[in-house]
Amino acid sequence: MPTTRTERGKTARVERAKTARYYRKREQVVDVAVQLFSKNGYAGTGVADIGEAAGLARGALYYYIGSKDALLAEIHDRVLDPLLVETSAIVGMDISFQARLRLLSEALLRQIVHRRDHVRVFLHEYQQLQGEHRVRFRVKRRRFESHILSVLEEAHSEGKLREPDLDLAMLTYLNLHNYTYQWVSRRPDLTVQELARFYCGIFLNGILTDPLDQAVADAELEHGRSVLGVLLTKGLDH
Amino acid sequence: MPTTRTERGKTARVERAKTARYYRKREQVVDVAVQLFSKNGYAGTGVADIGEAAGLARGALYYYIGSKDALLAEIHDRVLDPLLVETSAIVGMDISFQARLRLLSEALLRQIVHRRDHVRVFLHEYQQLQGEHRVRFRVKRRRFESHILSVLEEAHSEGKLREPDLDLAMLTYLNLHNYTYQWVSRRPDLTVQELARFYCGIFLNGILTDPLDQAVADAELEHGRSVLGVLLTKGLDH
Amino acid sequence: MPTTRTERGKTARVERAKTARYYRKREQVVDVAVQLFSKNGYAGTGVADIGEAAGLARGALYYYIGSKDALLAEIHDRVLDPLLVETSAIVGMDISFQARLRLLSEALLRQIVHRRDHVRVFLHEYQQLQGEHRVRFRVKRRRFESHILSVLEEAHSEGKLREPDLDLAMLTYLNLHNYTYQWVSRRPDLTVQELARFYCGIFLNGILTDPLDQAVADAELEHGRSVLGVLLTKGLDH
Amino acid sequence: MPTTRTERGKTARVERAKTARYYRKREQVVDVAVQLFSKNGYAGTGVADIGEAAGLARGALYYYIGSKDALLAEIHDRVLDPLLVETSAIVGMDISFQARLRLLSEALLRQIVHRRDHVRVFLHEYQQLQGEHRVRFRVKRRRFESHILSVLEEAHSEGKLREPDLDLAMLTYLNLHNYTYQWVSRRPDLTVQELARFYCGIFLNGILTDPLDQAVADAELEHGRSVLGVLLTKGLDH
DNA sequence: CATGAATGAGGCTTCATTCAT
DNA sequence: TATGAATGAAGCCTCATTCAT
Repeated sequence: MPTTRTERGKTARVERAKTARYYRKREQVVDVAVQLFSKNGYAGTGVADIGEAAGLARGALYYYIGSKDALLAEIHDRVLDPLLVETSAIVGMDISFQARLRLLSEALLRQIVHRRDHVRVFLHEYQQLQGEHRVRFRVKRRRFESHILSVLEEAHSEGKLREPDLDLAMLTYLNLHNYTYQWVSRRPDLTVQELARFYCGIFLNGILTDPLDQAVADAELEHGRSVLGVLLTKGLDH
Repeated sequence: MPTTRTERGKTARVERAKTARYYRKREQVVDVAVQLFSKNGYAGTGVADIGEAAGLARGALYYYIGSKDALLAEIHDRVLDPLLVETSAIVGMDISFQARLRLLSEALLRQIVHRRDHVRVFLHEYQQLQGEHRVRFRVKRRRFESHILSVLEEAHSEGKLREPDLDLAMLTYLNLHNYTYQWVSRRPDLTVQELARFYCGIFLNGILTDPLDQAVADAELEHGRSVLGVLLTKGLDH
Repeated sequence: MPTTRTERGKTARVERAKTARYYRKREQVVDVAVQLFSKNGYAGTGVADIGEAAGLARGALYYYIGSKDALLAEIHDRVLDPLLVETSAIVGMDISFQARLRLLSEALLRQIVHRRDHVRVFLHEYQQLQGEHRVRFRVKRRRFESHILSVLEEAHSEGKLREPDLDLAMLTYLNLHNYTYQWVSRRPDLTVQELARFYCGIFLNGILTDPLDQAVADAELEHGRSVLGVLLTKGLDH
Repeated sequence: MPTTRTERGKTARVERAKTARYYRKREQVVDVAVQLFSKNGYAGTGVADIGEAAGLARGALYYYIGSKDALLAEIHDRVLDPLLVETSAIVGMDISFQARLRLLSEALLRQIVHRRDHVRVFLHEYQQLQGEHRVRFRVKRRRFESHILSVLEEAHSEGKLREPDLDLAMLTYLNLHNYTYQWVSRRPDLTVQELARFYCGIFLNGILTDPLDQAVADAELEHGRSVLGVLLTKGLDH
């Protein structure tokens, strides 16, 4: 039993280590919740619905989730945390800014395409987050945007950009990608890489002074992807 | 309350002629509801909240709104109806497809920029619509999209498009515009016309075979705008 | 409709004046709650129980009570407010301290004997009060105790007290009276005035340097009671 | 788990011999429960809280306590059993009734002062006891009160009492002592013996026909205390 | 002995809606 | 037109207790 003896001889409770089994089940519950929140909205989904869908009685459900609030926060983490890990790795890479924007595009679209439900919840239910959580995620969101902005700033300082309003450029980049969650299920034929290529083509052609050479861009990308793969793998076993 | 017994034994309310005052107040109530739905979500907003914000007691509120459901439907109408009137006028105009896309862009952004709250509700709470309403608005949405698509198809048939996937092009056009609701309040300096010019510049440069000449486009636009103005005014007094 | 027009022309909701009927029913609900809290304890009584006993559905109940918490606070007010009004009138009266202690005794016992349930709740459930309320009532409790203390201090300054520990004397005075709630229902034959006479006889004989002359005390009391009656009646129509 | 089938088909747990270690731990758990019940009330304290404070998981906790009910009963026993042992020894002693009342006072105050939490639970949560237990403790309470009453009756039969209502006298004696639990933590300077002397002084002066001589009372008390000490020690090894 | 996982009833509260006045 | 009062289902969450391991 994980307790510690204090000097007064009393036993005090310590955070009991949760088993792997606990965490596995917890993940499953969150998976279920994501689907329901995505479909019916956060406020429109009852905790009872989640329990039923997860095959858990009300009480047991709370053993895993703590609160409905916490569930929503967890879903936000699931979207932002991997995204921030990846994007902060990308912005530091020693490749052309075009390639970095393309890698960012792929990272972002991976979330949007492969975790549609998470992203929908993330984009729709942000306002339902309360107090602390709200602040926490505002910060993370800003951090993500600043990553994109930093790449655009570099391009701007090299005189490669036609558009001087970098913030608007960044927001347009977001437009192009983020809204994809609204219709992507209607187009299961499109892959992340195809979309990234298409969006970046449009975006770069739109804001660069010189026209983009897709062939060059594609070639450089291959290299970038493998470097990034190494970076992220190393990061995982720190 | 004036009711009448139908032959099936159900009671149906006699449609009493509503005064102009009734409709004015009703509009005010919907205005209030839009704000609250936008801020707290549909499910997250109580009918009591609406009543309080509108200065109406529960009973009186229901006299105006009928039901919470109806309120949501009305908000959808407020977004889609003027948009469809305008876009169907635009697609029939005898000007270049570039100009038509630009006019569509302005029409769309007018809703997004000037009726942010409506658009947010429209984009987020669609799934909360029940049965009949859901179907009705799905149809309207599709109609709107088909207007854009028809313009792109014309461009394609003229051999002006680099991208053969017209559906993807249309969706990308939507991406570019629709997501704007998420951040536009942070950029009150941007006007509808500026945004339309910027988005269309990027979009057309991205999908056209020949580069876009903005000067020409801008010139033609002026003409288009005035023609459209006439069309819509005539439409109003049908 | 009680609304006010702001200078911007919007209507803002004002605290709607509650009807007398509302307040009457509210009192009844509190009456019911007091009985249940007294019998089963605050935590041991469900809001559903109160509703049932009051003949109100769950929803309607909340229309009257606001929250279970507020109910408990109201009960505390019902005990302390009249007590403080009366005791602060008494301590300022121009009669012997013996007579004032006797009048205080009667005031206190009136609550204990005639509002047994209130007093039991007041004495047992104080700790269940949360935050603000807790503080508010701690202050009121102290104020009440200070009234008694002030009378004892006057007696002490006149050299009439054998016991120098005035705080202990005051607490003993409380002992003598307050615990009565625990058994008074077993002795319905005892009146407030009898009990006050008995308790004050014991208390004063116990702490005075000179023995108490009950005959004198009783005579003076008659006068005190009528003066107090006048004071309190005047206070009511302020 | 070792169970055995009774002839009626029910399963009954085989009483396994409990080790000393078991009883030690059980005592600790009850200690913890008393504190929590005293602070938050019986209904306001969760079994989980007790487990946490005791450093035991839910399952293990139940191994020791059986049920929350049983815990409350045990606490009542802890107050009443030693009190009854002592008071029944006292009432049988061959000393003046004044001395016996003084010894009873000390016995009672020992519980109140040194086991404040127990006493608070005892006085507040009596009504939460269910069925059997409720009856059992009502009997014990009555027995305790009858001990006091028997001493007063003796005094009365000797013509020493001014007050003929013996029940009221007994209840007043209880008032004086029992309410002490409410404020004693604010006065840690007061000892049991001081309080007993003070209370008995007041009480006896209040109900005796002849004034009490404290010097005599104190002298006799010394003797009484030592005799009682012997009695109780013998009682323990019966 | 001890645990973590599970249960289902019940906890307090808010909800959309109705209706007599 | 407008209101206050009422309803009952549903909201989120905690509870005492059990039991396989």
